[in-house]
Amino acid sequence: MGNVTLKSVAEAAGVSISTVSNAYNKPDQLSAVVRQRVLETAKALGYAGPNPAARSLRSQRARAIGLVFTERLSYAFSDPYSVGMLAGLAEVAEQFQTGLLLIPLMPFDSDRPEEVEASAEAMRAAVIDGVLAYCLDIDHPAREIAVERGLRMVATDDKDPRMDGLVLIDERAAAREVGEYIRRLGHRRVGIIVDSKVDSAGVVEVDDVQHRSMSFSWDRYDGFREGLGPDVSLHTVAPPGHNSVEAGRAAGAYLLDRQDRPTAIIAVSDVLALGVLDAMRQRGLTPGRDLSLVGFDDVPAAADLGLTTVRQPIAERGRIAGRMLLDPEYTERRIVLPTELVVRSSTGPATTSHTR
Amino acid sequence: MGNVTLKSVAEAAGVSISTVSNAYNKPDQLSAVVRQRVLETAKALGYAGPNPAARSLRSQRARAIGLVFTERLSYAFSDPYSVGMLAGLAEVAEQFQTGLLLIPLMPFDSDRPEEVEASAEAMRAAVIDGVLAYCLDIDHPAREIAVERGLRMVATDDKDPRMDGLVLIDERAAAREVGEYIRRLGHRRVGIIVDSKVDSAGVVEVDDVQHRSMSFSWDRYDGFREGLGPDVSLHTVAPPGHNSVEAGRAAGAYLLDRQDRPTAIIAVSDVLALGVLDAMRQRGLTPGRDLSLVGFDDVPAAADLGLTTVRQPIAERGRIAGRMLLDPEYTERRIVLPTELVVRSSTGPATTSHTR
DNA sequence: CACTCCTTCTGTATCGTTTTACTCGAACGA
DNA sequence: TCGTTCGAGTAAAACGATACAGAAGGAGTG
Repeated sequence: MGNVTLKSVAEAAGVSISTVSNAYNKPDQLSAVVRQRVLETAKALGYAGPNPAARSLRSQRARAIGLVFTERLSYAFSDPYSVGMLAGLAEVAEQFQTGLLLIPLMPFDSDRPEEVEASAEAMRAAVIDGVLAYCLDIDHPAREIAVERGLRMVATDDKDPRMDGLVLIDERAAAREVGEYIRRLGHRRVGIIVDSKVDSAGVVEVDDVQHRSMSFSWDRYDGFREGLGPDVSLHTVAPPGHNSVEAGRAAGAYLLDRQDRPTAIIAVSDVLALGVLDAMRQRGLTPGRDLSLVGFDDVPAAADLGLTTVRQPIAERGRIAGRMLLDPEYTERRIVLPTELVVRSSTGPATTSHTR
Repeated sequence: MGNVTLKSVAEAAGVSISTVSNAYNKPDQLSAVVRQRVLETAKALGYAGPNPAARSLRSQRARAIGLVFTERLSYAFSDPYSVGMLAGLAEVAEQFQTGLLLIPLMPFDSDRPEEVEASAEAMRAAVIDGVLAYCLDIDHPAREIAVERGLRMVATDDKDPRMDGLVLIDERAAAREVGEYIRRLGHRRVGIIVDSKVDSAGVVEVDDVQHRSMSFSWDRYDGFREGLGPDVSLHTVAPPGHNSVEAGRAAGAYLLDRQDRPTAIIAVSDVLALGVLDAMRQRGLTPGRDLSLVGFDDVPAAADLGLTTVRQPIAERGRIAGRMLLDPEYTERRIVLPTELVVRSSTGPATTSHTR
C-alpha cells in the first residue's frame, strides 16, 4: 500500500519521474495541463506526496528544528515562560513550514554519566536542521554532538560562544533596576529566591560561591545585589526541585517563617514568585503592604495577580530565535531585547512596622 | 565539513561500509577490536554518526512520532491535562529512542478552508512513523493525509474508527457519577460549563442541539444530565475561547451573577473549574458551602485547591498511547481506563439558604 | 580428511527523492 | 532563412545509509 512512489505515479501518468517531482515542488516548470494530470493520477493511486525522508536525504534539509531542554517534559511545559517562548517559535516555524521536534535530555548534573550520554544520542538521531537550546546545561554532551553534526544552534538562556545565535536580555541591568527599586522603597532586609536545580530535601541557603557554581541565573542575581547596594542585609535561598510554583511556595514559606522575616522578597522568576504569593496568602499576609514581592518575566498570571515584575518580550524571544534558525535573510547573530520594570500592587514602601 | 559519511570512515579505517554501519547498529556482528578501531577513526574524522535522514529512508523507520493538535501551541501547553498526557507519552518515547514532533494545525472550523488545507500539509512533510491525534477535529483533512500515508494513528479524545488505537475513559459513566453525586447532595439548580471551541464575544448559553454540534465533550455532558436526573433545572453555558482558566472565570462569573444563581456548578474540565473558583473568590463565595463546584480530570492544582473532581490516569493515557504507537508487542487496540470521583472540599450539601 | 558450522567481514542492490545538465521542437527576430 | 532563445519535459547521477546474500577462514565433529 504505502509503496506508491514517484516512479509508479510517473509510469501511470506517462511522464518522467522528474516531471512528477516538479508537479509537487516547482509548478512553474511544467504546463498546467500536465501538472493536473499528474496530480490526478497521484490521487488515484493513493500517493501521499513525496516521501519526507527521501526528500530530506536528497535536499539536505530536514524541514524541522529541534527543541532541546534538560528538564522533564512536564516541568518544561508547566512553565508559562517556556510555553510563551515556544509559542513564538512555533509561529515562525509554521511560516517556514518547519516542524518542531522535542528533544528532552537528562540533565547533566546527574550522577549517572552514561545515562546522560545515552540520552544525548537523541541529538544524533534527530532529523533536524538546527536546534534551539532553550534550557540546556552548558557542559551537556548533546552540545558537542550538535556541533559535530554541524547543526545550526541558537540559545536563549546562555552565552555559549559555540552558538550560531543568541537571543538575550540584559539580565544584569534588568535585575539591577529591580534592586534599585526595592532599595528606593526603603527595604533593608531582603530575601532572594534563586532557581538552584539542585535536588535537596528542602530549602537550602546559598552563599555566593555555592550559587555561582550551581545556578544559571547568576547574572540576574548579581544585578539584584548591585541594585540593592552594599548595606542591605541579604538572605538567599534555593528551593528543592525545579522552577515551579510549588518550589516558590516552599522557599517563600521558609523565608516568611524566619524570625527575622525579610521585608521584601525577590524571586528570579514569576513562577517562583507566584508560589511565594501563595505562601503569603496562607499566612494572611497582604502583598505590597506586609511584604513586598517582585518576580521576573511578566508571565500572564503576574498581571492577574498584581505581581510587580520585569517584563521581557517572551514570545518575541522565541520568534527571533526561530528566525535566526530558519530565515536566511535574518543575519543578526546576537540580539539583546529590552526589558521594563512593571510595578504592580505586590510592592510597596517599607513601613516602620516592618522593623519589629 | 559535514560531508563525512560512512564511506569516508570505511576507507579511513580500511574496512567495508557495511562494517562501519554495523559498528553503530549491530555491535555483535563484528569483533570488539575492529569496532573500536572504526569508532576511533570516526571520531578522528569528526563523523557524527549515521545520517538520520538516510537511515530513515533506508530502514523505513523515522524514529519519531507526530503529535497533532488543532490548538495554538500556547493553549495546548497551558493545559495541565495535555501536559500530563504528553509527559506520559514522552516517557515511552524515550524508552523507544523515539522523537516527538509537534504538528500544530489550524482548527477545522475555521472560515478559511484553504489555509486549513495548507496547514494540513505539515502532516505530509513530517518524518514520522505514527501520530498521536491528541486533540484533532474529527473532519480535519490531516486525518485523511495520515491515512493516505499509512501512518499508525492513535487517539485519546475521539472514537474515530480509522484509528489504529484508542485510549479512552468511560466518559459517560464517570460523568454520570458526578451527576448522581450532586443530585444526592440535594442540588436542584445546576450550572454546567462546557468547552465550546466557539469564538464568540462572550459567554453563550447552549441548548442541546447547539451543544451537540459544537462540542466534543458530548458524552461527558450526557453523563452529567443522566446522573442529575430529569427534575433538576439545568443551565448550560460555554465561555468564549478555549479550554482555559480564563474561560472558566468568564463562564463562572456569568453563572454566579444570574439572579437565579445555581447551587452547584459542574465544569467539563478542571481548568474551567479553576476559573470558576477564581470567580467565586472574587465574590467572596466559599466553595462547598455557598456553592458546590465539580471539575473533571484531577490535574495537580485540583488537589491543592480542594476541588472535587473525577480522577483519570492522565499520564497513563499518554503512556498507553505511546505503547500502542511504538511497542510492537502491545497489541491491545482499545483501552478504557478507570476513573474515580474524588470528593474534596469544593462540594457540600445544598442548604436551605440556597433557595432564597 | 571431508564435512558442516560459526564468526567476521564484504559487495551490491535498494530506499524515494531532488538536482543538474541536457534534448527537442516551436517561436522569434533580423 | 538562419541562428537564437525559450518553454516543457527527460535521463541519470547523486544523497547516505541499511539489508541481504555470500565469502573467507578457522574451529568443531564423526
